[in-house]
Amino acid sequence: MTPDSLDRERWERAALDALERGGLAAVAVEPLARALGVTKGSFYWHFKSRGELIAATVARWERLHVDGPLQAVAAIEDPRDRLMELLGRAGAKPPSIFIRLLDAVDEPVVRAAVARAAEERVAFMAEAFRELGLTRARARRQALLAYSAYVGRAHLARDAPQVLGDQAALSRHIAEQLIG
Amino acid sequence: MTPDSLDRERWERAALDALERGGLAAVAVEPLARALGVTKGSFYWHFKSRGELIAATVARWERLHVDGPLQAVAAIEDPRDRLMELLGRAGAKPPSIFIRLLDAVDEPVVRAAVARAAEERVAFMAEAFRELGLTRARARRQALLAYSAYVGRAHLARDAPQVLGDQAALSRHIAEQLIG
DNA sequence: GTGGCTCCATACGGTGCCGTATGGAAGCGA
DNA sequence: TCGCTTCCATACGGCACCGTATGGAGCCAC
Repeated sequence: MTPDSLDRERWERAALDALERGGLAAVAVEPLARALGVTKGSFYWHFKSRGELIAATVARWERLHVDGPLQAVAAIEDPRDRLMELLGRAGAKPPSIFIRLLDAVDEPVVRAAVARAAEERVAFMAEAFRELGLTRARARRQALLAYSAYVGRAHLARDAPQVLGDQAALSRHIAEQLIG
Repeated sequence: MTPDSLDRERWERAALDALERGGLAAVAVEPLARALGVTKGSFYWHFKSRGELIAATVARWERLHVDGPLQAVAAIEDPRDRLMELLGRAGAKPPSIFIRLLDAVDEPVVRAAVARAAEERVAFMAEAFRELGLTRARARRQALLAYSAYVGRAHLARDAPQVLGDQAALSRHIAEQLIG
């Protein structure tokens, strides 16, 4: 068996799905075991505790949904297109796992990951705004504004979608206002 | 004894405090009873169930932190000052109870209140933008952008304050960008 | 001062989760 | 074939919470 067993992977994937659908409370040993059709005996073979699963799940999210997309978007030449691509995601495919993690920042590992993601994303956007000619300080502030709008819109998309209305029109409006 | 007993009020106030500090999970019968130095016997005299307390707590928040401030700010003549006042709160006094409620939208009463608050606030800001000369549709979109930024910034203030940096400078930047 | 009302304490059963202990089935190498 | 490792099932104790049942202390009316 490989060092990182494939069945441990199975638990981690199920945990990320459960996080998206039911929040961190759903990343729980016995509910997941039921969903997977096994018992806790399996879980405690692969993991030391529930905390270890949570840490693994958060790390998995960070790889797949923070670092991955950021590296992919970095390949885009035009800083304007780069920003569009990032901000557009909030409307097209709302980052539901991310919002679930925001709901669970009382867990220290979650808070740390959320804070890292915020810093990485803001720094990334600030660099793009700098390439568009803004001063260093101004680019940072504009990135903070843009990221705040991103996070807030993701929340509204989940918690009050009927308030949001036409997503495409709003996306254009935001791009026009924040990117220009 | 008055129809709305003063001791029921005491439970509700404690519940709102607990919500702010520990999230909706802290709005629980036995922990609150311990904090108040009484037993569950008291609680189940004043309330039918935990759900009833949650509903009362959410309603209390809506009165004190949504409708109240909105009516107060409505007295401001200049629409620009009105918007400043609303958006400034996210930096000066982060709406921590509100964020806690966003964390708990799985509870139907919470989701309903959060959605109502969003619609009221967006409508209120849209009206202000309209007074500033924007068309109806454009004012609505600008209000959605501003409210998204408000919500997102409130989140960052709690979850990644070190990323946010100088609050006053950011407040000025946001006012300049979104209100003009 | 007695009956009734208000308010709360005590005590109990139930639920859903965490973590541990232990045994057993299946596969694999010698 | 036999022993060892891997992986999981079973069974248990513990904890934190919800809700109910019941009794009792204080107070007020009359």
